[in-house]
Amino acid sequence: MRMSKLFFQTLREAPADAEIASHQLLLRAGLVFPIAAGIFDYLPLGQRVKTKIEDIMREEMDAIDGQEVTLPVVHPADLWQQTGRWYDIGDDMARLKDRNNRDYCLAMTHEEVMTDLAKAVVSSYRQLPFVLYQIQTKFRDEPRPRGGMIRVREFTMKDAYSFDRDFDGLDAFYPRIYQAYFNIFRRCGLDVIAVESDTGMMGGTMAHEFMALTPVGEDTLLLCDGCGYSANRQIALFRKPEPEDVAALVREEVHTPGVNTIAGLAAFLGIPESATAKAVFLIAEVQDAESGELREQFVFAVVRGDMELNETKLTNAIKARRLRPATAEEIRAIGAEAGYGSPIGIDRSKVVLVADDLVSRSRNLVAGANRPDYHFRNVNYGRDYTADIVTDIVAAAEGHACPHCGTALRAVRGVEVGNIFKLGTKYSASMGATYLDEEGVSRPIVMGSYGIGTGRLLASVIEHHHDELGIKWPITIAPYTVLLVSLATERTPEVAEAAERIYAELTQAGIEVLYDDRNERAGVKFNDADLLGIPIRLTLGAKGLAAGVAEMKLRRNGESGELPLSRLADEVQGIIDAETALIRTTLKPEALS
RNA sequence: CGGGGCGUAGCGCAGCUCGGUAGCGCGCAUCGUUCGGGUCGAUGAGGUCGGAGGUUCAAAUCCUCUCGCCCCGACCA
Repeated sequence: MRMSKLFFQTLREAPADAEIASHQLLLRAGLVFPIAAGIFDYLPLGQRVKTKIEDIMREEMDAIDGQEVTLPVVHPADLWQQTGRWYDIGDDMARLKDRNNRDYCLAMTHEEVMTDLAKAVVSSYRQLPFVLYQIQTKFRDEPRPRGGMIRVREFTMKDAYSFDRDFDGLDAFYPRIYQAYFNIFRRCGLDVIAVESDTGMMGGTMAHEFMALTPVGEDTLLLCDGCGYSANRQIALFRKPEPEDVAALVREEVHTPGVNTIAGLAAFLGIPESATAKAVFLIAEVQDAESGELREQFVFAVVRGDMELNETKLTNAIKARRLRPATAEEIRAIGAEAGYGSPIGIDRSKVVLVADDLVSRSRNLVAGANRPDYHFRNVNYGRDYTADIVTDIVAAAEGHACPHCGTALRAVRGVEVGNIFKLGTKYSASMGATYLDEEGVSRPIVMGSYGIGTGRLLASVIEHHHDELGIKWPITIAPYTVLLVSLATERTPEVAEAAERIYAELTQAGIEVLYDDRNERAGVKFNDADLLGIPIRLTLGAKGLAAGVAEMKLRRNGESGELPLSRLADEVQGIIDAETALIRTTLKPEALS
């Protein structure tokens, strides 16, 4: 491709509202163009990267017997009503009507349509198992897109779905896609870790997220350097300290004027925060066990003062659909007082009381007295209050002990670039996707669901591979592998002629060349070269031409040398092969953790 | 949805406090100059000042409403 004909522009300065590196570079290098919050055009260079990433996905998916399909982006409401998600999902789902006033939605994901397809085709165990995948647009009307391409509303996802006759089959496939995902990310030059994750509203029994570690990530992960335990903070476990086994003291009220925070309370009384109990007031949306109707339930959570409530754990513990903070009026209505809350003296008939298992074992804590400016000393579980549920509901944090080996956990931030779920029969059962087994018994298909966001992956690669000058593309997904820079001037037409010859020669050799034939000064071309991040830069100037060489420079590490023009295509191909092989060396078997 | 910031040419910004000809740099076009890390000079094109309403002789500037974008939080099947 001739750069003089390439549809793109580089920006010397990044748009002011782009903050993170990948967002700035995506815009500055002319890879994408924003048209609305979280909605982007892919320009030719960006499109080429996207296509290369998708080709890698196809290869890896095909290697585990995936079959590519394409499902629609506009879905009839009926399918989503069958699984109930039409009603469960709120404003994140974009809905529309056709001319006959029938309801449709834009695809947020494709479990429904995929299950519907399997239902139509599968009738016998003989047809199972199989894996379908697609690379298709999703639309999720996120409340807050952010970070350029990290969190968008419209995006392309490689989503795959496995269909097995039983859980054994799913369990057998799961490690294969786990490995395939590692291969995909590593072939794209992206180092990821897999962490256990919440199955959330997707349902299912096991899930992993593939996280690219970066400070701009939205998720917090806890990692153990001792045994390799890793989990999303939403579900991370940790070994809690054993509370001191002392006698319960007599409860007494203490005057604490204006002290309505844990930090303030600890300072006021001269005690550590771990000697206090924290009350958190929430309203849960729960489904009534008998009627199946949704209702709001006041949830009173008690955790030790030095710990943070983990809302995901609490949500799962009480099987809530969602949680929101309670209002001051709602808190008062159950007999508690915000800032001075405790389980003592509240109207227990109106609340579900959930205590963390650490707070229930800790003696003589300081807790609120449920009236302004007063707290209780020596509050003890069992004697002073009891809970409906006692379980782990606090968030693991940096420094907490690993649940397996006790090593201090490390907290890092990551971007979720992929996830894999054992769905089970949630969708097949609700939609009637069944098969007949050997005995002629009808059984629901056992499913799994596996996704990778391509744009997010692309942005994450830039986050990892850039410097102050621009992008440093891994050769496997670079828009072009070679950038040929001609330093021809009006006085050196022979350089231009030679560059043309080289461009033709390399292109004919099957090398993807971007040829900077623009009438620009060397500085402009070199700066654009650094910004665009093409892995191999070939520079042809008058001096080099006279000596019969082109200058070669790797964007990755700045390594440079001279290549004889007589064997240029072979030499360049050798470098391409070596650089590609280097990425291949990162591939290795991964045991499911 | 709560908090904060910002909308003036493709990009980066000034002008707004105190109402009176819409500016600067980059980029773009033409000509010349220069030619291995964003040359230099000249000329030029490009703007409903996000939108609507109001105040005023007069609004980018003051007032009201509204739309959009970014950041923090909430949320995120």
